[in-house]
Amino acid sequence: MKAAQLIPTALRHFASHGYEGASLNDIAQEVGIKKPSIYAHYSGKDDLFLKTMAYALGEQKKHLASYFVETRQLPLEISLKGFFDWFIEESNQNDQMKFILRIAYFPPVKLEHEVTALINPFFDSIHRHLARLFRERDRTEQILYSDDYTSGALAYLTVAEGTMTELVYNGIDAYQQRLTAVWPIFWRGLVR
Amino acid sequence: MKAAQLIPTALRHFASHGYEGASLNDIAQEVGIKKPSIYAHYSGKDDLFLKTMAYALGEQKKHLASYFVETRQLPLEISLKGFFDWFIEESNQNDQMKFILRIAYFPPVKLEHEVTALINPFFDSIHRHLARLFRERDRTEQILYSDDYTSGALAYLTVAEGTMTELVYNGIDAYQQRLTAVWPIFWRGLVR
DNA sequence: TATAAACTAACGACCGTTAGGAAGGTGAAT
DNA sequence: ATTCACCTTCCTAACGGTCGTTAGTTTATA
Repeated sequence: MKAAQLIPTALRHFASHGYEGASLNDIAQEVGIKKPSIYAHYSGKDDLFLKTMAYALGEQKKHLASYFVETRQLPLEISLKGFFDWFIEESNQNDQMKFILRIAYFPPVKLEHEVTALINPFFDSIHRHLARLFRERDRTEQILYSDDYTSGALAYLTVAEGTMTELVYNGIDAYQQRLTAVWPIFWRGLVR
Repeated sequence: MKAAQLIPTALRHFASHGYEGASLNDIAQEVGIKKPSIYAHYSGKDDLFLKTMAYALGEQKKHLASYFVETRQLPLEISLKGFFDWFIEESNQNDQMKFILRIAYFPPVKLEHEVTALINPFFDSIHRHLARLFRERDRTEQILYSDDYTSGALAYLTVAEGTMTELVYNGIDAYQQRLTAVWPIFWRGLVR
């Protein structure tokens, strides 16, 4: 039963070649089966892609949540800044994030509706969790300049996306360079 | 001579379908010629793609420069913030930026080297211009918190990329929402 | 008349997909 | 305990279609 490897393998192929560029033949070959055998488990390329997306979003959601639960009692700054360092270490998750960013920005045209129907709730959920984090921490730490936690969380998301895209494609060095540049400015702007 | 339309048309197709997803047949058809006629002007798909990239980078470079020359005597804040609004109005340039962002983050695997060889100098050049802008304005306005103009420029670039990617894919509303959220924080962190 | 720019026809390769069958396991009926 | 039907998972073979590309030829331009 090689089917278990099918989704993680497809994920890597979709992440680096895109929907159109990924080949069912290559995916099957890497798993160790023949191309038509994929159809015993999925009804077609679209199905495999959408199931892969659902898997990636679910895993990533759990993964992100685990970090913010871990750092629940740390100061907000440590928690937010530490997330970037933590993300580097979990580099096995990079393929998942690369896949997600790629299909979020450049979904296959024919599956645009299905993709955004899953992607938007995903980012909205992260946004809401972050906003809640900002609000709860500010109640105890009282360090934030503004009480518009929704905007603060969205700004953090923008910075995180910008730097993480850099990691995903340009590697750790460019990522850390950006982070060193942007974080002190962002944090100064966020606190009183 | 339909060849003049070839590059702008190819640009739109590459931007929305990616290298692998774009079809020479579709591109030729939209221009009004047959697929093999492309080979009278370009040696193949790779050639068309790389020439399209060179064109897009050159145009975008001129386009960005024109804005910062226009706003040379305005205060730094107006100049930096106004850039985002200006970028919306020039929405005909969106395809170019979408193309550039797409191939910067997710280049076709087989052309990775050629792409980064053109993309990196492009972003480096923008980064240098921004850093120079920061330095020159700070000499007269003296409002920046830090004199690390390189980092300031890189942080601005990160924010700009993050929000512009949002514009390019999720539309003006999401873009302006992000901008409203992130700009006040970013600017507070940047000035004394 | 020479050159550029278009055409038609066709190539081989790969694409996603389907048909049909072999091998192996499961579970119920005999 | 054995047989039988059934289902899952894989296979080979092949389909129609599209891909990028080439050869050879005609048309238009200068």
